[in-house]
Amino acid sequence: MESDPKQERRQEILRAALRAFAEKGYDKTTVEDIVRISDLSKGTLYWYFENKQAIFSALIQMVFGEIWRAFEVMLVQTADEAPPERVRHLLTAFMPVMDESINWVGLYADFFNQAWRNPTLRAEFHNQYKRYIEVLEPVVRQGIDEGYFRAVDPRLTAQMLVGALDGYWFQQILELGAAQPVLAHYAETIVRGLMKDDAKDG
Amino acid sequence: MESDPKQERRQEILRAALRAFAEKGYDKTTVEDIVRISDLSKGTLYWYFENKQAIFSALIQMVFGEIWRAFEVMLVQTADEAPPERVRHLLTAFMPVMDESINWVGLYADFFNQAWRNPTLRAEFHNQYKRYIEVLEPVVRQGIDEGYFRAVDPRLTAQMLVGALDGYWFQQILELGAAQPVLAHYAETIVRGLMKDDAKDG
Amino acid sequence: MESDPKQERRQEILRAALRAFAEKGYDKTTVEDIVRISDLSKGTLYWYFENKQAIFSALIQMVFGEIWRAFEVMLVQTADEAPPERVRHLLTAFMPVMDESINWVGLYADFFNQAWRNPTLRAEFHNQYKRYIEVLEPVVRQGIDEGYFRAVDPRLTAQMLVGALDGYWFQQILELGAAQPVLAHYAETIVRGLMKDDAKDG
Amino acid sequence: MESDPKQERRQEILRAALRAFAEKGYDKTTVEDIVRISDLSKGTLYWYFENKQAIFSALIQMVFGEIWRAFEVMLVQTADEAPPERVRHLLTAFMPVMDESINWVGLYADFFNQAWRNPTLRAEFHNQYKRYIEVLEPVVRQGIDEGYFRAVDPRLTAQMLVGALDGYWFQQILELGAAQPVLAHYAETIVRGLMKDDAKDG
DNA sequence: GATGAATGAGGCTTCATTCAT
DNA sequence: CATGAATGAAGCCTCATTCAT
Repeated sequence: MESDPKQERRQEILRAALRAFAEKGYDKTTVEDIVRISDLSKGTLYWYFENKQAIFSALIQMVFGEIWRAFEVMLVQTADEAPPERVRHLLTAFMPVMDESINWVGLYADFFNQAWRNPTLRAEFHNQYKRYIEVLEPVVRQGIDEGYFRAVDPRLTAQMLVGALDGYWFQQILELGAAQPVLAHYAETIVRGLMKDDAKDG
Repeated sequence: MESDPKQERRQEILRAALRAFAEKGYDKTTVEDIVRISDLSKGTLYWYFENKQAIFSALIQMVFGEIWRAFEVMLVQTADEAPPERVRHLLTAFMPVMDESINWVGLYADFFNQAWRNPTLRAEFHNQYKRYIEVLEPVVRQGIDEGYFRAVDPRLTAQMLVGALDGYWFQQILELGAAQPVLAHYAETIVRGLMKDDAKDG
Repeated sequence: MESDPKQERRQEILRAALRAFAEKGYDKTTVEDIVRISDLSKGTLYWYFENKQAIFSALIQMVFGEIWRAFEVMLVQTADEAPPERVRHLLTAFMPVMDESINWVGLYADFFNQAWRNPTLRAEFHNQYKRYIEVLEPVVRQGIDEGYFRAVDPRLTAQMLVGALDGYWFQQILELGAAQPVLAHYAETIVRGLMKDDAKDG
Repeated sequence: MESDPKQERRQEILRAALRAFAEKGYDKTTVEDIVRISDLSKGTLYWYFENKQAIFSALIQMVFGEIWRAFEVMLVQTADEAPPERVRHLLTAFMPVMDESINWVGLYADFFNQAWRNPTLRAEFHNQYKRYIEVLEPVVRQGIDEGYFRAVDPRLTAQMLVGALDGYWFQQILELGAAQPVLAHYAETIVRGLMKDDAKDG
């Protein structure tokens, strides 16, 4: 499936676009920039993608997909852990993502910036959030059921857990790498805040 | 002081620019757009501002200032409260800001998007963060000293508290208003997570 | 006549304009530039001059006048000399002009550039040339009549004598000061070329 | 070599620019003017040239080149002549250039006007002058060595010979065609002025 | 007579997109 | 499929001139 030459060309273009967008931002990046990096021609680029925006959208899909896959791996790896431990691990799972993907992490601001004005993109963003929330919600619920967590609203809690991540992400972008201990501290503290008092020692 | 006609004109322009930028974003907003909304002429606009970017920068200052002032009010109002209560209040102080400022909250994504590529703007952003962190840090420290909080790192904790806010802010933007209960839940939970176990009942 | 305050203001403006035009050229000089140098206001400038072009035209008159006056002085001073000597002196009379007026000599290219496309200005330029030619023509004629010069066409010769001067002037501008010995050599050689063979030793 | 389609397009643009610049001058000519005359689009123009200034510079090169080539032809044609005759011929070689090139001769004032403020252009101008001077200098020297000319400074003389040409050229522009007899008279007279007295009859 | 804020036409340049080869 | 020349709408900014105070 990956050896499909059509898909290969698309990947080449996306790789080039990723570099260009990450460096200069969507609006400041010209199609010419992408063409130059990709060593293809303008015509070719328009053969594989409707337009500049379509390239960007495809990139969003790609990046979201990669992050999600990393998260899924962690989901599997932590399947046997008790909910408090597991939540902590899942939250800090984003630390390597923040770190390694420093090349495309800058795109995130652009994604966001477009998304909030574009209904279609916004829906897409929404879906991404939901994925994480819908995975975390049962973990929280399980934590309550098993007596670890207080009787909080599981969905609201999942939203809370995920929502803060973006904040740290942005800190990471702005301070270029300083956000990881903050995230660790957050994971630790927020989980503690969820615990039942008598469960803390258990 | 505000009746200075020069300042008034600047304000007029900024008001128009705010509307334009909030609606379409920095790059998609044209100078012509601002001119149209402001009912002034292009020349006038350039009489008061060096260029398009300068208008945007002035806007950043303005918005940052307004948010900070709202926060300062809350700082004074909560001066007598015990640290846990106070932190909770300070965090949720951003709820009305999120709500009322829905018109310019959209700018925030733009601010951010520019800031992370522009060293000068990034420094400015940094300073903004620091202001909040430097106010929260002593509150956390006081909470520890007075036996409410565990012996956490006060600075790291302040960073954590503030950093998450941006995340909820962005959620607010994307979901247009759903983030307030999440923020409240966060404030409640994170403070709980900071508490010493034996202080919880006190 | 010079103490007329109206004329004084005009002079102030012209002085400022001279500096501005000489430095940046007519088209690249803005009215704002002139205003800044003159320490007056834009409104004032337009009170004394119809428009930017009018300032420039007044400047041409002024500069042409100054050069001509220097030439007239030399005309009087050399009134008693024999024609060959006199022609030599009159030609080299422009050397100090070239040198001292280095500040406005740059305007000359602008003058010319405008003149050749603008019929009114061109006529003005023409008149300037004619003044010099009409003064030199009788000197040449006298030189022939008195047996110094060959029987050349006095008018054509006057044109020749004057015409070359612009060339050296431009060399002066481009090489910033190298043209004076060239001009001296020219004066010497061209007069020699006009002499009757048997008059050379006389 | 000329059929290279890329060069052809450049030539098309240059032809159009030549007409536009010659008519209205550099500053008053708009890119839109050039586009209109060339029947190309603005984008195409910027595909072949960096900017408006680059078109102008290319034009300078072109015109300088054409004049020089005409001069070189004359150099070859007069190779066998005695120095006095040759100098006369070389000087009057510019007469047809003045005449035929009336369409671009007007550019010369613009060239000059730009050159004297722009170091790069000025250097270019300089080089042009030098070419002519360096060719004329040995001719003068030969004239001296062979006993035709007086013992003048050959280099200074070459400068003198060439420098005057610009003056007549400008007269030509201003009076639209009257300068040719003047130039002929100049060539005759200046060469005479260079001759040794006893060589005149030879 | 001054002042300087206000105007808006118009200039240069960029860039997403198309299309003939 | 691939190329890159061609297009032209649209963006930012300048600046000569006017005019209310």
